[in-house]
Order: sequence, then structure tokens, then C-alpha cells
Amino acid sequence: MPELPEVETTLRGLTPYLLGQSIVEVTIRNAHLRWPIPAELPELLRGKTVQTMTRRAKYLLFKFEHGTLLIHLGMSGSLRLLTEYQPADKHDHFELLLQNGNRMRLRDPRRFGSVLWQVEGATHPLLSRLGAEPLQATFTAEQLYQAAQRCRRAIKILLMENKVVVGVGNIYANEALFRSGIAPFCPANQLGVAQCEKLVREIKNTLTEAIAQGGSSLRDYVNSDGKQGYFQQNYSVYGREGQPCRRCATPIKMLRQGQRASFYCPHCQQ
DNA sequence: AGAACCACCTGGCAGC
DNA sequence: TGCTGCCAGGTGGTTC
Repeated sequence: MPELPEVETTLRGLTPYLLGQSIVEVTIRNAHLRWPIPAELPELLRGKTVQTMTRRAKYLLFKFEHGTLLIHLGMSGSLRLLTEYQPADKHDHFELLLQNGNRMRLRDPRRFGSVLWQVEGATHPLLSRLGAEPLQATFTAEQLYQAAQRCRRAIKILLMENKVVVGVGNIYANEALFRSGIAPFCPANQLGVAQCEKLVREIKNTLTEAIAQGGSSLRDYVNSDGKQGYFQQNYSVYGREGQPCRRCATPIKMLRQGQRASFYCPHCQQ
């Protein structure tokens, strides 16, 4: 479910409700996510106040005075804010009860997500080797070009690796490549500077537009405020195999790269 | 070092 | 209706 726009939308939706609140109670219903939820979290967080809420790649960071709670939504995770009690679903694994009575509840059917603790002053190993944030000025065409020159694999694989740039998942890799006129199977080291400039611009544009529209939704995605997103209706190529390209009407093709589906227009993308 | 593949999990859907 | 097989938004770890 969550690509970067969903994570960003979740962050923005939750921040007004959590910032400055202190934690009354932490409930771990199922600690068995991708990595175990630290058993000491309830003890660590009880009585502590959320000082800042930020995002790094697809990790949500809730900073406290003595450390940071990291939450990753994996493939199927969602965070919701409950203003009144609701019985927990079988996939509701983790929950914070706030001083004002609100609850932030993590639901994650596939349990690929994670809830982790980072002690103040340290950098969690999972955050230590991440590439540039796609929406910040530190992600540049020059940087992508340099990395691409050293990579013989397909450009789409490189984009999704989180080494050069983070937060570009399967949907937005496909969409940004379409908008750049670059085929997903093009070897990274064959891209010119101009193509890298276009690609960086379109990654930023695609993500920015998606965030502006409230994040895309597929099936079970629910925003933190409970409303459905709607960006999925606007995909140019993702999930559109056999349907006409919106630009030239050529049927969209699908192929598999690294066990992920790639969609592209054989006419618009070379 | 770089590249390819595997693993973790449940639910939804197509096809029989 | 029910079973089987396949697919899915992520990404760290292992193996070659």
C-alpha cells in the first residue's frame, strides 16, 4: 500500500493530533512484525511527550526526549487516529493511547511493517545507508547520473534500490519513467545527463502531485483521517497492461524486473 | 563490489 | 461454493 505519498500524507494527517501529546499507554497486540516490536517500548514511552514528527524515506519518526520511535508501514500497513474507542481488528498490532484520549493504531495485515526504537544520539542501522530524499534539493540529476554511470542494470531497478534516492516504489518508478520517456529496462549507464535531469524532475513532480492529491489508494488504504485517497485513477501506465497509452494510444506493455511488474509504453519510452 | 534471488505474511481475485 | 494458484504498494539479507 504505502508508497512515499501515503507515508507523507499519513504524517501530515497525524501530526496535529500527536504533536505535544504525552503517551499514557502502549499496547503491543502482536509484536511479530518484520522485526519484533521491542518489548520495552511501553515502559520507554509511558509519560513521554512527542516532540517532533518527521519522515525519512518511508520511515515515520516520532521523536521523544530520550529517543525516536520509527514506524514503517511495509506493504499493507496503515496508521489511523481513533477519537473514540473501537474494538481492535485482528490485524491491529500496535497502539498508542494519548493523554487526550485519542489513539493511534497500526493495522498491518501482511506484517511487513516495523515498529522500532532508536536511542537518542544514535542513528538506527536501517536509516544509516539511505540515499537522498527525492523531494529535497540534495537529490540532483548530477548525483543520479554519477550513480547510473556505475550501474549496468536497468534504470528502474536502480531507482527502487534506496541507495541513490529513497521513496521511489514500484508505482512511482513506473510513472516517473513514463513521464521521462525512458524505458524501465534501459541500462542505467546508458542514460545521458539530459535524461537524468528529466528523470529527477519527473520523480519530484510525480511524488509532489500525488502528495497534493492526498496520496494514492489501493483497496484497503485508509488515510489517517479515514478518507480514501484517489490518485490511483490517474496512473499513466501502472496496472494498465493492454490499455491504450494516454499520450499515443499504443497498448501499454508489462514485463517483470526483479520479480516486480513494470509497465511502459513501447512507443513513448525508449 | 555488483547483481540476482529469497525471505517475510495475509488477503483478494481469477480460474476451474 | 470451494479449492488452488497467483498476485500485491517494501526492502533487508544471503548467495553467487
